[in-house]
Amino acid sequence: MALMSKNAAAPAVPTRDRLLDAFEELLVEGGERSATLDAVAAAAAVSKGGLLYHFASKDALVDGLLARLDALALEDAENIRTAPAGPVDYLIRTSVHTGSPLDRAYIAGSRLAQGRDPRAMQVLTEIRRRWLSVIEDAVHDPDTAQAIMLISDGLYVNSSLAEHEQAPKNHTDAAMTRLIAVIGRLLPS
Amino acid sequence: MALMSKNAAAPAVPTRDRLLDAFEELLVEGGERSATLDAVAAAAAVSKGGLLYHFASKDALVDGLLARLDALALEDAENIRTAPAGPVDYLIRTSVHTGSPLDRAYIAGSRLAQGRDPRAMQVLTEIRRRWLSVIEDAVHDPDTAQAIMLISDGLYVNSSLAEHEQAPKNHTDAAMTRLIAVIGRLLPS
DNA sequence: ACAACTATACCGTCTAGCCGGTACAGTAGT
DNA sequence: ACTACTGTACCGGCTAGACGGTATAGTTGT
Repeated sequence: MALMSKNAAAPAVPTRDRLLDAFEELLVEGGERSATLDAVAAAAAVSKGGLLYHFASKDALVDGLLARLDALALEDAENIRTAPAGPVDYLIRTSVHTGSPLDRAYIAGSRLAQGRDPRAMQVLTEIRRRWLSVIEDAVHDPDTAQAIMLISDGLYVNSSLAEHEQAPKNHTDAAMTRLIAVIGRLLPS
Repeated sequence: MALMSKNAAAPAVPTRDRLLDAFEELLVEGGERSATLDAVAAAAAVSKGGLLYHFASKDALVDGLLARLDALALEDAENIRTAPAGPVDYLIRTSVHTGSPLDRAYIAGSRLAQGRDPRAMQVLTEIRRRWLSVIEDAVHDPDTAQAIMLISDGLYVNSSLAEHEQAPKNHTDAAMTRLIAVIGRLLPS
């Protein structure tokens, strides 16, 4: 023994990450307004003092979330580039809410941007720029790439709006396949 | 005389509308969080008591805004249907921020939806449904109509994010014309 | 000894909503 | 013509609670 386990004190997921998870979750589920320090601490099962030990202020919490989002998005750009079914297929299919860490972080970031946080707006703009760049490389025509990015953005808002319904209907796998077929008509070859 | 005028008491724009304008403006410029009752009253140059005379609660204020949005969107659906340059052209060109009353009301509604207000989500969903229906009538293929709607949605978020820059670059008139040309490739004939 | 917390008590500010009061226009009875 | 009253459109002050943040004393595992 010695080196590991013990009780829950060598936690599967560190408190700092649990706090960011809770912050994200509250932003996604209840919007900017519900993501208060008290609520975040409670959702992470940590005292308010404990939260402020890890993040000295709400700004620091926002910075932490945006940093994690940026890192996840950087990984994702690589996934898009190297996707077996091609970048466009991958981008479109992951533009509906998948529940992936990036997905949740991205929506949380959007909430902050809607609250006009300039840091959040900047990070989201940069992420979009990277995605666009990957699609441009794959598609060659900038106008077409732009249109594909817009469809991806549209899927995001759309699934954000319809999330409460249990059968999103427009976002089934079959619907995505049909949509990708339509997009295929945009391409020259 | 007798029936009208008097002093400034027959105001150019009624206080009730000025309050809704102020609420909208604050939502658009500063997000849900900044649109407090105090701020709305101040922006409309009305006391808080005056605000609460017209709208008994914040919920009532939200209802008022959503009702106005719904009415504007109903008019707009007709404008799209009868647009000289065609529904698709009109929809795409008015999906960037034009500063029109509908434009501002729609963005304000989006902010409320992001705050997870179910009424706002329902109204926005319904508006989108109407737009989609018009495009479907114009385009005949539902999948293509869906893709066009997504591009329209994408333009909205996009210009929401880039609003602070003064030269949006992707939303110039020329860029819109190129985008519409790309969309033209989606259509059969 | 140290890091990683918990628990509790505050503080100043903001927020939603309530309430009493005011000004004034119109109406109705006498 | 005067009085009494009603309805509309506000003002400004108030309160209870939420919020971000500070502080501090104590606990627990390594």
